Amino acid sequence: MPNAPDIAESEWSVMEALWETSPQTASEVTKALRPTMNWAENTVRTLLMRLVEKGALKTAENASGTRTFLPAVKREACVRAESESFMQRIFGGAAKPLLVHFAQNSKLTAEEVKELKKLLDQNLNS
Amino acid sequence: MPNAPDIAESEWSVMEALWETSPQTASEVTKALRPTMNWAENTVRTLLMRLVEKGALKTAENASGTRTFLPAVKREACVRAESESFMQRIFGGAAKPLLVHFAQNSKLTAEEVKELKKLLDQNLNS
DNA sequence: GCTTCATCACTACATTTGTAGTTGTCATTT
DNA sequence: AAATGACAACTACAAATGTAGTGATGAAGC
Repeated sequence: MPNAPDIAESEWSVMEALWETSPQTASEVTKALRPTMNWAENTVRTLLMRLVEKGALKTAENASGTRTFLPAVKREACVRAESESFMQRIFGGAAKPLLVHFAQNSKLTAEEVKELKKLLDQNLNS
Repeated sequence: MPNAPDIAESEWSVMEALWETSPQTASEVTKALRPTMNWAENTVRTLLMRLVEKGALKTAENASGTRTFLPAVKREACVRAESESFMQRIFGGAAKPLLVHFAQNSKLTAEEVKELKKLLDQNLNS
């Protein structure tokens, strides 16, 4: 049911803003994104509309009767969907080569390595 | 520096065919892809053209004077570029959360876990 | 030599994405 | 009330993507 819709790159920034704080009005989202993406408010509105059409966002009204936006899908579900499709596209759907790639190509601290090894172990008992 | 161009999803299948065997003519590539993507030959030709324009493929002639295609960029470089952009988009550019995600959401064999742990260790000495 | 194919070079066309502009309405502010 | 400013609803428009079709050309077969 809550199938994760396909979220484009620009749209993703908008979703992030709302996953972090919601509900927000269009102009609040615009302001929240201003530092990173320097978008015109209409650009953000277009993205918001598209995301509503896709079913990624829902709308509501705040106290002053202005429309607000909030996520209709969980971030985790979208992350999983995107990750799945990426893994499919680039690594033929196999997790191992993907993990190998990132394990080799990332700079990690000793701490992180330790933590990841622990997670890998836990992966087996599940 | 052979900067990896941006390769779209359909185009990626074409690249895979040529990374695996090259050079190939347009119709050879079409046949190679037939089982997975059931594309018209012209579709494949269009994709080949676009990839040449993007600098992802080069062309040459075979013995019978027919044009053949071959990769102009290494698969590894493209994988790295795509991975980088994916990590940026979905995980804010951080390798750890990405690895955490895949370490948790993938089913791995004991063998694979062992191998990955080894790679993580090697990651530190570099 | 006419037919048939493979190859090539162009063209086509709907969708999705990125990035807005224009217009109309309401409420607020001089 | 006239101007200002937020918000909404439409509209715009080019580039990228997915997926071909058409028409010319040359070689190969009959």
